[in-house]
Amino acid sequence: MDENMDQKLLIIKEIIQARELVKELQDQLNPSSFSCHDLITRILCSVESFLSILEQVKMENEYKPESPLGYVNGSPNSELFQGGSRKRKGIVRWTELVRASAQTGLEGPLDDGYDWRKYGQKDILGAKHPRGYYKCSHRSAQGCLAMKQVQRSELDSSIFNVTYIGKHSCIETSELLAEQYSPIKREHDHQEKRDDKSFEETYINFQTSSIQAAKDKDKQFESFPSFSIYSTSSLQPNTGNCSETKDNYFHPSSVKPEIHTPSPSPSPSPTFISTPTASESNYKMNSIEGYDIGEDLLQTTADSHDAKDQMMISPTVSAISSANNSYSNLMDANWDWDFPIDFSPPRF
DNA sequence: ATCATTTGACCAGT
DNA sequence: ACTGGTCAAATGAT
Repeated sequence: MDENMDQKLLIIKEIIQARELVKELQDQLNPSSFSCHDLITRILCSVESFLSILEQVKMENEYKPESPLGYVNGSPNSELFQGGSRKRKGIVRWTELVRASAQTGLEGPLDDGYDWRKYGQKDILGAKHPRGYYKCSHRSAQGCLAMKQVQRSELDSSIFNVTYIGKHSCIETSELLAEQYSPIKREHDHQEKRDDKSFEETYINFQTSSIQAAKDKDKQFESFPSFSIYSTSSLQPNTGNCSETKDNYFHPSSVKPEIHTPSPSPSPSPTFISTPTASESNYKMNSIEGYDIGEDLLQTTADSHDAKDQMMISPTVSAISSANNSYSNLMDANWDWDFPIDFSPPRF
């Protein structure tokens, strides 16, 4: 193990230790101090985020595309999987963390604006919560290939890791109705759609690599090498329902772990309309997983107008698989850290 | 009756 | 053999 590796391990150890210390602090806090709990939750999320970034960068560095476009055999219709796994190559894949709202009873992440059909659920090794598999409801009607995977966060049961796979090609009736009232041009459909619906949310977007959004025919690239934090509302103190580290939230098996995306209603969910407390707010963090390894791995810029909204919610690629083993794979990593991470505070 | 969800079986990759 | 992802029959909801 070289000197460089020692430094890497030190960084990881330090951040893990920091996480443990924050947990201890949380345990010793006055339970009535909601704002402190909220702060600590955010700190924990930041730590989780940091480790998740490392995990994601590691995963990306482990994947070496066989061709610059990530295609195999030149067949756009063949099953294209990345790195020997069953992840498809050339398909945009990104992860969000979504905090469940009080209105949804912590049962699942909020409506993200699309209609999904659940087609499977699996217990994941080392994870406390199962992973749900969803396809776009318009798959058969419109051939939309968008999918998502939803899994409850290990550290905070009120947070869900939502991994989106592929972009929507469908047009929803609700969308058409919405555009009738607010005809906003959509470029990145999934993102802007959430913009419309999320006026009480805080978003934190970043990515650790550019996206290869290769289309089947023209194999275009889309790069989004940016980090952004933007908010549509200010946060208010947490009401204390996400003191996640003690597992005080128990999710009975009789309650479905994820919400199937809902309403045919063209109007946004009431969740987004009511005045939120912090527990009712939804934290989202997006990370986008790309396959164009080797450039723009992490460029950060930030854009926010309200310091209160500075927060980090973990971006993950299901990074926190379990409290005990989740970072062991980081520790044994001999992956390449040669990416331009800027550890200076983001500009707001 | 129709459609969505659940869940065990199956498959492919490691 | 183990795991994650998908399929499809059974079940539930409307």
